[in-house]
Amino acid sequence: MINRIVLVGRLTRDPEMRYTQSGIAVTRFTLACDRPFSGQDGKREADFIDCVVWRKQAENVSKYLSKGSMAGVDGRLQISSYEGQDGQKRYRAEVVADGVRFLSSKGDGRDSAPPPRDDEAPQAKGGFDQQPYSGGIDLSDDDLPF
Amino acid sequence: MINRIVLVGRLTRDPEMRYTQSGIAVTRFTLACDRPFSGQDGKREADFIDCVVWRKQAENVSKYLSKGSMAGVDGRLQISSYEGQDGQKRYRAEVVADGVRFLSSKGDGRDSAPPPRDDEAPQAKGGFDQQPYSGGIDLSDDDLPF
Amino acid sequence: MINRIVLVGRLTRDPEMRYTQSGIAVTRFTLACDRPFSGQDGKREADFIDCVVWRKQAENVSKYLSKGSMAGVDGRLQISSYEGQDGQKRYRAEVVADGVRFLSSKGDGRDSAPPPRDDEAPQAKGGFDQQPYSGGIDLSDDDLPF
Amino acid sequence: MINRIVLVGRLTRDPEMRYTQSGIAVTRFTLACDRPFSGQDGKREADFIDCVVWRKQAENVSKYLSKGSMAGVDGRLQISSYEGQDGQKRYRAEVVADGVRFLSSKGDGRDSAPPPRDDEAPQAKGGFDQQPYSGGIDLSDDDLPF
DNA sequence: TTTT
DNA sequence: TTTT
Repeated sequence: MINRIVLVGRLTRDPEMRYTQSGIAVTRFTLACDRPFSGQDGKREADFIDCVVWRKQAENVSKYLSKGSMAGVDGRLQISSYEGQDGQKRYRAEVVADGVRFLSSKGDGRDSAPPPRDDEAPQAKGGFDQQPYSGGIDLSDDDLPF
Repeated sequence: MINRIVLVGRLTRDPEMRYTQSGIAVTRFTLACDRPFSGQDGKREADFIDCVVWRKQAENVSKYLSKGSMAGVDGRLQISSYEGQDGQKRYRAEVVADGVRFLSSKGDGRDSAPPPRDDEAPQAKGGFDQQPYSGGIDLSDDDLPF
Repeated sequence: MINRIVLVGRLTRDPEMRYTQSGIAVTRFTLACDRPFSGQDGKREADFIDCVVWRKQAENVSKYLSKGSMAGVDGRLQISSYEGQDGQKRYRAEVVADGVRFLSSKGDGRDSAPPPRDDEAPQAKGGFDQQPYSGGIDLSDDDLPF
Repeated sequence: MINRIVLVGRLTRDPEMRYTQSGIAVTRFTLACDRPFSGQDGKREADFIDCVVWRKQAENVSKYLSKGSMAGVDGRLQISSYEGQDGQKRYRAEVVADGVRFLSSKGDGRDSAPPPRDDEAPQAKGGFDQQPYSGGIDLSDDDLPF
């Protein structure tokens, strides 16, 4: 009934975009969110959290984020079930993003990509802020409700 | 750039709905969220947090919630400035709700109001779940983006 | 780096408590969180989200919550890997609760359990508020850091 | 009863640290969080949200963040009342941080400060993750419960 | 394996 | 009183 999650982490690899049969863009990526206190004794533990975005945001994520990019995600946790290759029912956890925020670049420099043009940016209820000049860029969906 | 708040508390008084000149419903209410550890020594401290909802949700909140109702709110914190009666600039904090969830009733019984009819419920991106049979009811906006 | 999740839902079954070898209480339970818009056309979909709490809270959850209870959880999403029975590496998603809040009862009446005695309740950093008189009860950890 | 807020924004000025009479460090700062869709038509609106951190984190914020730094805050919204200079009761909204995360620097370069040494970093329940190699640094409280 |  |  309430299901809200906010993550900030780095992409473990380049995002993967595809289109549904009806032509809707979907992008998946994984965020590495280091756990508390990892690192203090040499070990670096992280949670690798699968995320999915739809539509305009999917395209923006695909265009502007890549392996190592830091991103903020605001969404809900979805648990899907599927049939394993051995016929067993299994579960998959995935964060369905309402908003994705481009927060920074890989260690070696700021992401070179320019911010997306958002002139027409509509009301992405529940999505993130858009702020072309904020050093980060917004990747909110900007044409379709979801 | 990320601004997300989730509250669960009780309405301190009946919600107040009005319409903007352009006919959009706006409802304001205050949630009492008890602070940590209040109560342990007799004192009960709470934060009284002003909330605002728009459109369809505004109407539902007004219809189904009242003083003492328990509600969940998912939204963003907005700080507005205004001119005080003494000419001073002052600030007002308000949670702009993307979703409001009807969680329970006043102590004396469950809220008697029936759940809203949500047949037509659209995609309330970022809003809360709708589930007429869940014991709680959803008050998501269901006709206008915001 | 930021990993915060807030859930409100109902327990799908009674919570299960056990003790670690070092004597620490751990309780696991699953929360059913209905998805958006389920129900409008007859289908009622939910996410079944596994949660875990430690120590004092584990004991309180075990004592005061049961199948059907409504609860609020504030925590972080943890992805653990384990070896499947077929030697395959698999992942398990679990919300590690910082705070658990007892929000309501099953439909037939309010949970009959009395609120936990919290006289000694300490500072549960990051946990939820405690407010014995608020209609809900708090199940915050109250003796050990975690 | 549940009161959780997550923010990412930039410091509007250098943080201000002081000590209470009992010697506890407190640091206050304001985060500028741009509102949704500001910028699309030239206007850039933001919410200026006051935050407060205590103890070890207060010291770290004071040491490693400055005007323009990007930071993530995880905490609760607190509304305090005070007597205005005109005898009127007024309210002040403030986010009490459980965790503060150093996310980036001002535009001209990455914040030059080295990450805090966190060898001894304890379990900051409800605080943020620590990850020395993630490009950001953690400013979690690391010696006192709060 | 799922709650109302 | 506000940041990029």
